[in-house]
Amino acid sequence: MPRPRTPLLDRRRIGAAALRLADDQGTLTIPALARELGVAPSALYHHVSGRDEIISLMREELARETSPDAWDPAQPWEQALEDWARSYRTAFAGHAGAVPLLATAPLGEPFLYAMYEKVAELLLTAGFAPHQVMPLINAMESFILGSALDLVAPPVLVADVPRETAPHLAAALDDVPHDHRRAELAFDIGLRALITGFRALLPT
Amino acid sequence: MPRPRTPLLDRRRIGAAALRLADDQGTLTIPALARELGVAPSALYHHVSGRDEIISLMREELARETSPDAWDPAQPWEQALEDWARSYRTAFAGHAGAVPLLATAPLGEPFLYAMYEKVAELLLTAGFAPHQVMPLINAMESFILGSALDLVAPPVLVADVPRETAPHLAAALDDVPHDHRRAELAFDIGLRALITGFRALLPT
DNA sequence: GAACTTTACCGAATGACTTTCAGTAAAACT
DNA sequence: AGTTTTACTGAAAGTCATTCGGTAAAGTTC
Repeated sequence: MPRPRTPLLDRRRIGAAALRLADDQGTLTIPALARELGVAPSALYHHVSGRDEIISLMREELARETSPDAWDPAQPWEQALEDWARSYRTAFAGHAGAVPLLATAPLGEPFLYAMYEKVAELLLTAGFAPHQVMPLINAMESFILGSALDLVAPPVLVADVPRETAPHLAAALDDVPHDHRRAELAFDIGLRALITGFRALLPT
Repeated sequence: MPRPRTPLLDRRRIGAAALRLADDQGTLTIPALARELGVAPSALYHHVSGRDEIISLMREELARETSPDAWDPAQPWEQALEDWARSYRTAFAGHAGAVPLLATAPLGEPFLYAMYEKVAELLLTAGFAPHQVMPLINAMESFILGSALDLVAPPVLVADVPRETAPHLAAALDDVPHDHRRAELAFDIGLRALITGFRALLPT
């Protein structure tokens, strides 16, 4: 009830616990988070301004999992870009339950700048024009984030597709996986297409 | 207080009002929605099962705005696909305030099937293999949804970027718009890259 | 057209949630 | 040793989603 001998909370622990909780519960509530941390709900407000900031901390925690050395800018730019995108999406995939919460959460500026800087250098070195770089990064990020959301999208139930009124869709659903590989396949094909399309923008 | 002479509510009106409300308030609460509709909050529960279903109705309302004739499958497939993607994203852009709410909302199956069927036919006719079609559609959708979210992402503040530690990022931020055209540019470049990449998958 | 059922609303009540604020006692500083 | 700061608790306020019993009109049946 008094001040504890050693602090029970800090922003880092709050973010990590919140991410863990949201990942397997699918939701985040302050009482549940406080319980997880062995603390009264009100204690959290001495470390964060509110629920939204907690979600940003979760996003930061996730960003930390996209480890900086998951990709190497020294490789050919296509490979480096692909590795970056994959490590980014893999981080989301590792916390699928929390994705809906994280999708719209702003990432703290230091994290954002560090990531952007590294990718910007990669693309500039590859030969893209400066004015193309941010659009390219943003397009990539949009695809990655959208793919993360796709990860938790309700699957199309093949059995429910009326073959008469939707023959082409029915055909397209044959020979296609309906488990987690569905989203992987879509990510793979989209990622490769994006990079192919980017390459076409390069001066020859 | 008794039954009204003519019904005040139906699912269609609820969805439309909710979309309008969420768009300019940024949030959706049952009391606010009920007020907007001139009705007591509890009245809504005779038409929908709860808040989640209301959000799905909003998504349906949005889908209706992606008018079926916004794109013509008779065009070259690249153009048709681009038109579809643009009309899809334009619908989101028209309700930017509601995007965070809609991003994870499932679309009713009839709507979904109708859209998928049309795009599937387009891609099959273009010559893509049946097993490629759903991954291609999913990749496209992920990019479109991600781009819609990008629409409401907090902009990178150029002034805050430390030129010393992030020189490449700083360079990439020059000569690039920071208003709504930022997201448009990213969408444009990504969309064209995706389609270019898709074309490369076609048998020659 | 009268009796019955169904429909579409209201109002009140419940329980959960976020957030604030006034203690409290240990820790950290002077 | 005394003062200030820190990190928590507990209670309370205000909002929200949802449920339920009540009510009178609309619709249905004979």
